[in-house]
Amino acid sequence: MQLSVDICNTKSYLAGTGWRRSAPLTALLLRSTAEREQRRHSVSDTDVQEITQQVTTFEELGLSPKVLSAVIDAGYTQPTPIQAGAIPHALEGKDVLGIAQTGTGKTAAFVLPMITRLEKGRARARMPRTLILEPTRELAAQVEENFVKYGKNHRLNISLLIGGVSFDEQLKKLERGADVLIATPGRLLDHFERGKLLLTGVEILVIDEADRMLDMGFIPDIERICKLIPFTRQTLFFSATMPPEITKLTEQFLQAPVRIEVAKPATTNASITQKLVKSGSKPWDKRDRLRQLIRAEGDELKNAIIFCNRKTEVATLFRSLVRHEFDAGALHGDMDQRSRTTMLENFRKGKLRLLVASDVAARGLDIPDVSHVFNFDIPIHADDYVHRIGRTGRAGRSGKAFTLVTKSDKKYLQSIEKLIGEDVDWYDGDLSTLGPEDEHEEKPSRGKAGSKRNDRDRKPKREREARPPKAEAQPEAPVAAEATQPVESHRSAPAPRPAERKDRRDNIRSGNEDRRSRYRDRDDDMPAVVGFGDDIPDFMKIVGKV
DNA sequence: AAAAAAC
Repeated sequence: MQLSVDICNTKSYLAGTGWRRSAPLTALLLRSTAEREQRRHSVSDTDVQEITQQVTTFEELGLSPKVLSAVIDAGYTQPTPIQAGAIPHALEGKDVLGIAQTGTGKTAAFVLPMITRLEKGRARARMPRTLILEPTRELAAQVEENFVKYGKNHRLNISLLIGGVSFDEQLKKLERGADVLIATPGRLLDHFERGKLLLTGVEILVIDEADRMLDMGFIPDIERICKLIPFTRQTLFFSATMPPEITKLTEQFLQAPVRIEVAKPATTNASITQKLVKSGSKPWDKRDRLRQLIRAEGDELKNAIIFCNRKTEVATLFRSLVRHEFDAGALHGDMDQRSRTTMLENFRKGKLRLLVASDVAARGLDIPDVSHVFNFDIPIHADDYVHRIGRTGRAGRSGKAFTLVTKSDKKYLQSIEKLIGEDVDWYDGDLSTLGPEDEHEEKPSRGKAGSKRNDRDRKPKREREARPPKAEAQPEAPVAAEATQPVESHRSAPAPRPAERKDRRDNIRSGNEDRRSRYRDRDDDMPAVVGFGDDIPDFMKIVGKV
């Protein structure tokens, strides 16, 4: 079934061609505080000043020529509603309350005016001039990329303060004086407590994804940080929804903000084909099912994100897929930052076909051109479903989203269908001829042949944890060798014939390799390589490069 | 029935 989903369409605005399609979106612009108060609880269409049709180009927004030229160079001509609404006010120095989903062009809505305003003045050591708070490290890094892209005509000192990486380099950049400081709350406060950071010079504060910060328990940190910054600052505040806690926060820390609300569009151009796929409820049933689906999609599946609900499941599924010779990587919050960065980078570059991920990758991540999304686990919260499948079908492309559904998933499925206002079709393709896994299908109890594999599946988390390969853990594939050995050369190596593949798989299942990996030193745990001989997946050979 | 974030 073809179903339009708001987040996906709006996401397409980030792509060059997408920004022109602003018609379905409506930006609400309520000018005065009084007006806003009056209408807070009942915003109706007649209250709305539509600005979408009025502003048609970036030139009209008041951005500086240098910023404008970077925007044009990036291929954008028309601002999205949130950009058209927020930029003029942000340039005037007003506080902005932006209510918008990720992917509505929200990031550029604060990056562009900030760069314009930063043209005047200069940063002093340890006193950043602007501060942007993000809920996850990957989003923070993504915002940094935006500053690099749109600030290419400027000489901005940009500093990224996130956890999981060393302090030293971050300190150096702070010492040099940061025009732009992008941070996750934990690491920012860490630096502050060490006395390496003064927030008294911050002219512009951006709080992004506020409702997600709320979910993550960041609000006390946010309140603390806000209090450290002089109230003469300008605050740009973004949230997809406005629960009471967030409203309270805005009342506390924003001064006479201009409220800009981007409504969810009812229909979209970009579309995602969604399918539900019945599966047995055991993890191995689901893994079998997933492999069948991936094979059934064949070449149509260019690349895919596979979402699991738990980090342990991400790790297990990742290892399982690699064992079955799929080109897979993993991304979740317990992985070391280096692996996270590398996995995401390789997936973005197309060096990795499958990315098994937790919901750390569900929202906001800008990965154009993902052909498929699989929900290995049905998301417990319906809005996560929308965010997850919104990773595909972007930039005017079509996408496919498959969700594995077990008997116990019914209530979650119901809440999803209620949220999106439509029933999702069941997969009608034939998966019964797609491989040896089928014989395990829907088996209520484990057969003898499968029991060893299942034993492994049930091992406690720590020993099974997927350790995405670290560069230093594979001396046989040093960075230098990678440079002289292009990825294509691996690709062109003769692939094992189907019969060999099956043999190898059975061999792995027999448990010999398992025993080896089980007793290996944990830090040296590179299970994916064990048993592959020379047939190491591409991505493992390139992880040295960051 | 979860994930995310500082050491």
